[in-house]
Amino acid sequence: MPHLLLKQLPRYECLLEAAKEFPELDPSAAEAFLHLLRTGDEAFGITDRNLGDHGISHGRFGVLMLLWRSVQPRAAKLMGAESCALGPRTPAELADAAGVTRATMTGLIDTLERDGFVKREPDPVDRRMMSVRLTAKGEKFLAQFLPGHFKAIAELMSTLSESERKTLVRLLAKIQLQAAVLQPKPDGVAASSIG
Amino acid sequence: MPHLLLKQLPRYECLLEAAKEFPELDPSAAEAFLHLLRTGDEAFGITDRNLGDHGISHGRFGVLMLLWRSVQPRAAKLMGAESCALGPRTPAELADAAGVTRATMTGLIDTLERDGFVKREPDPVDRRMMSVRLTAKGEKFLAQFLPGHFKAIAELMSTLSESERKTLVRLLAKIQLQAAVLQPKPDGVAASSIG
DNA sequence: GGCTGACAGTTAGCCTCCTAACAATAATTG
DNA sequence: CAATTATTGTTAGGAGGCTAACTGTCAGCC
Repeated sequence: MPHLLLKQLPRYECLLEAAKEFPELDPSAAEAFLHLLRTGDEAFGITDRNLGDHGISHGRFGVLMLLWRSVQPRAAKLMGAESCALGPRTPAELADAAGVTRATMTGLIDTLERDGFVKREPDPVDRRMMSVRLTAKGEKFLAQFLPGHFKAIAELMSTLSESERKTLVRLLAKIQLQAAVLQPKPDGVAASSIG
Repeated sequence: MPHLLLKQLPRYECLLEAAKEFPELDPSAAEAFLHLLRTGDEAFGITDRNLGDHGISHGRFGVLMLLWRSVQPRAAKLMGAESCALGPRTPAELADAAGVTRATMTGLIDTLERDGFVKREPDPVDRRMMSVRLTAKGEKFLAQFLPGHFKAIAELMSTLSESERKTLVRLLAKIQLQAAVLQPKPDGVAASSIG
C-alpha cells in the first residue's frame, strides 16, 4: 500500500503564508516537493493495486523482475554484452539490487518459494551461498502479468508527450543527483551512477 | 522507510530491447515512470530519515501537521477565510485528511498521546466522538523540527530553478489527473479537486 | 593444523500500515 | 416511544518492511 500522505496538499497561498513564520520554508520548493511525493505515491499505488489483484506485492514483484533478467539471454546476445542480462542470483545480490536488507530478502524469497514462483538451490562451490532461480510457474506468471502492467504504465504516462517525458526525466534526475549529494551513502556510490 | 524499489533502473536500451517482446511496453513511458517512483522514494526517504532522527515517523508527523493547522489562527485571519486553518480534529477527520483508515489513525494517536504530543478529549456534545489536540510539547516539537525540515526540502529542490519547479509541478499534476481518471475513487472525487 | 575475522543466510522481535469485526452512541423511521 | 440503520472509535490479526543477534562456512595468520 502507498505511504501515508496528506490527501489534499496545502495550497500555494498557505505555503506563502507559512513562509512568513518560517524563513527556511521555500514555497515553490515545498510545492514541488509535495507534488513529487504525492504523484510518486499515486503512481506506486496504481502498480501496487495492479499487483495486488494478482496476489503479489511490490517487493515480491521486484525480486521476480530481477530474476527474470537471468532467463532473458536474448537481450544480452543482442546487446553484445552482459549489461542487461545476467542479473543477481544469490539472496545477498538480490537484496543489494533491490535495495533491501538480506533479512527482508529472506522473507520475500520465503513467500515466493512457498507460492512456487522461485526455487532455492545450494551453491555447489560455496556452501554458505544459495542460488535463487525462477520456476516455470514464476516465468509463466510474469509472461501473463507484464503486458497488463506495461499497459497500465503506458496509460498513466499517455498524458505526457515525448518531449514532456524527457523533460520530466531530466528534472527528476537532477533531484536524484541532488539527493545523492545531500545524503552520501556509506559506500558504493560511484558504482551505480545512473544519471 | 522507503518502499522496495530496484536500486539501479534498467537502462533505456534495455527497455527498448524488452519492448520488442512486449508490444505493450512503451519505453519512454516506462523510463519516466521508473524515474518518478525512484525520485519520489528518494525524496520520501530524505524527510523520513530526518524525521527518524527526531524519533518520529512520517505517519505521526502527518497527524501533527494536520493538528498544527488548528493552532495557527494567524494565517486564517490574514486569508480572511478558513481555507488554511481550522483543520481536522476528530480521529475520523484526521484519518480522512491523511488518507489512512480510522484504525490506523487510532494507532497513530495512541503513540502520539503516549509520547505526550497530542491529547484526546471526549466531545461534550456527541459522546461517540473524541477531539484530538496538540499539546504544548507537540507544538514545541514542531517549532523545533520544522525549520530543519523545510531547510532539507529547500536544499533538495535547490537544484531546480523557479521555472523548472513550475514545469515539474505542471507535469506531475498532469500525471495525477490521469491517475484520477484511470482509477476513479468510489466517492468524494469532486470534493478535493487539487489540480 | 587451530584461531580469529569476514561473510551468507536465517531467525526473532519491533513498527506501521491494512482489513474485518466489535461496542457504544446518534439519527431515522414506523 | 421502539426498532432499525449509520457512524465513531477501538480491538484483533495479518503482511511487509526494518535492526540486531545468531549459525554455519570461508579465508588468512600464527
